[in-house]
Amino acid sequence: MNLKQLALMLDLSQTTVSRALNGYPEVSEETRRRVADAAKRHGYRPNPSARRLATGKAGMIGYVMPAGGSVDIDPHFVEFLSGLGDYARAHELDLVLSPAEAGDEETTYRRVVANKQVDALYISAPRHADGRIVLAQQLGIPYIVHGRSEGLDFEYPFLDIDNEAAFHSATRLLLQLGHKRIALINGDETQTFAIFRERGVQRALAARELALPPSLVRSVAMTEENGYRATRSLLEQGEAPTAIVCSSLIMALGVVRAVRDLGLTIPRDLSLVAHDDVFPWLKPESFPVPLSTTRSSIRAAGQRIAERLAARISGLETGARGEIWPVDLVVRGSIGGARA
Amino acid sequence: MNLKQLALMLDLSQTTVSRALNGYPEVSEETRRRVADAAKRHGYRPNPSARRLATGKAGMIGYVMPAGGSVDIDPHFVEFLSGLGDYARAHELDLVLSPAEAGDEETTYRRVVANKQVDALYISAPRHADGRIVLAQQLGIPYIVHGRSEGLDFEYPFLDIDNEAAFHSATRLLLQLGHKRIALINGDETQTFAIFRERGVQRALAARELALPPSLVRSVAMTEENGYRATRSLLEQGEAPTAIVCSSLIMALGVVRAVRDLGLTIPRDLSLVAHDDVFPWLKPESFPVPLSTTRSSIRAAGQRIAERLAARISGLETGARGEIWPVDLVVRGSIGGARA
DNA sequence: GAAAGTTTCCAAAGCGCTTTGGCTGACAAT
DNA sequence: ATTGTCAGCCAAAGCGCTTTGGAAACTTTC
Repeated sequence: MNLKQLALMLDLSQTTVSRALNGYPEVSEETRRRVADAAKRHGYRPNPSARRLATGKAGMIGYVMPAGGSVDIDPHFVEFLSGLGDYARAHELDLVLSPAEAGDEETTYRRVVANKQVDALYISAPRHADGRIVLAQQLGIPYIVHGRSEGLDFEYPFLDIDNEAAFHSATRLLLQLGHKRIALINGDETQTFAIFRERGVQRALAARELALPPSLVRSVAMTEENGYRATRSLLEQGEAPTAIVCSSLIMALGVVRAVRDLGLTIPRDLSLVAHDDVFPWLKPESFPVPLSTTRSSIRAAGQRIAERLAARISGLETGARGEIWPVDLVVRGSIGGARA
Repeated sequence: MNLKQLALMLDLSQTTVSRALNGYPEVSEETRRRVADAAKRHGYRPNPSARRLATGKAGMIGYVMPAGGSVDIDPHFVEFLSGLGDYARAHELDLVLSPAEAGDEETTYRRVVANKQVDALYISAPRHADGRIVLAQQLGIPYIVHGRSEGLDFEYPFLDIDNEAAFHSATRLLLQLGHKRIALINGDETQTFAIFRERGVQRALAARELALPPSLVRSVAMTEENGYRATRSLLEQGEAPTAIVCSSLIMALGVVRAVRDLGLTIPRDLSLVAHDDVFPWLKPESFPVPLSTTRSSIRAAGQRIAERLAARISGLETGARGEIWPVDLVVRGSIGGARA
């Protein structure tokens, strides 16, 4: 069932039917109703390829996904997807994933935009002065950055959590408990979120005139193994920290294992706070000692981003609006007073 | 730059240019070369919307993704995506995710197919007599099932790992070590893979004339917390098992925690084997006691599925070919002889 | 009651590609 | 010299939608 048939059946022109269906004003209310009825009754659905060819709109949002032998997709991505799906489901919005050689995403970005395959782009895990943002801006396609990038000479739309404040408050809490040597096990330091987190820790320390020496910072890919190694190396050095702030629950698993291997106890010998992105399959409450966390649901962010992307596509949202979400600090048993 | 302009510039008809580019025979070699050159030089790329409208081919593969407030996307999906990306990247194949109300995927399947949005479908996590497979079959769109479904009265193309053999050999190994009460912590029992795994355990036990009583089986969503609970309830009952076979590394985390909470030790008091889907961020070697596993990379499966899907789209693969991958049994420290 | 607006609808021209159904000219066969 | 064949090319018709540029019919205005 296509437009032509439907028009014929209603004894109207394609023009009128199309307009009636798309809410244009030059159609009488009665005709509009007739058309809408018939469309529903016959299950008419405009062919998206044809519509796309005619309008240039795709009805999809795009994500250029880094891929290649050595590239692992972030497990957080699934949570983002769940959130995006929650929103998109109700709005018949699809997401197209275009795999690109990691490092050369540009080609794929250009292809996707030139081909009008998508109406808007989702950009995640931005780095400093991220070229993808510059590109999207310059290609003039709607987009939203999940996270932030610094060093760009223009404003851009984004949604981020307040990583700096989160890690600041976690660190401050540890300081209040008397800790002085606080270590940070961070994610990949080329990622902006990691920079912000380190900054948060530093600021809290600075307020007490303390510093964050490089010997107390580790920046690594967020795996259990890396959490373990980082912790071993931190605790086995001369001036071992009495508290650790950790960028992910997955790494925190490794931290806990290392602490145990060293015959130490949380929170007696070491206090631990980790950032929790809210996975359904791993909860801070289910750590041997319930984990204190800075918490922010990636899934919720996914919902919101889908919503904003949809708004940008339909022109309801414009300009460089940035949204920064506060992060909860949830105190559980994994922190305690520093030992004298 | 579109076909028309390119044709004009070459002083050829659109027909010839189109044919030259698409490898049709009725074009002289020389013309073909001229056309190919010019296309490359001017960076001509056929507009996919137009092509799709004309051919009905989309150049994309689809995945109808269950979504909704209470639905969590499987963390394994990321690994699958990484694999798919590895292949698709080199072939300019995109993946479109269409979120659907969990439980009513049918509407979305129909929409996606009717709209010719995708050329092939990926179907994952099949259940018994899965309706999605029936639907895809009946809609006549190429597809591949990741896993297997029983109770269907037709053959279908799939890729699965040999879950039954994997769990059979794991169980047999435990039996050889002298274990008699072996428990199974399984995934959601409506999933076919879970059924196969249970069957594998049962078969191994049956060979020794042992049974798998319901009291030694748990079927739960694969979270750490559920692994913990299942283990507690298994070990705290009268006839506690001396070995556990577990369907996922994530649940195994919970198993380990529960064992420790009960003051027991692996492998002295309990032997443990888990299935490892090969996550980059959680490895069986990094368990307190290195975990014995049945191992099969979901990522590799993703690559292969992308490849087969591409083959099916281009007509190189047809029919109901099923592929069953063997699973490695990797022995590490988490198993030991049963206590007398 | 004619002029000027309004409302409601339509025919037809794209959007950029593929594909059908020729046409042309060169060469071989008769 | 005539016919047949075939390689190589083309014009034009879709694919199913949106949108431009009218054109009737119907109101309102003076």
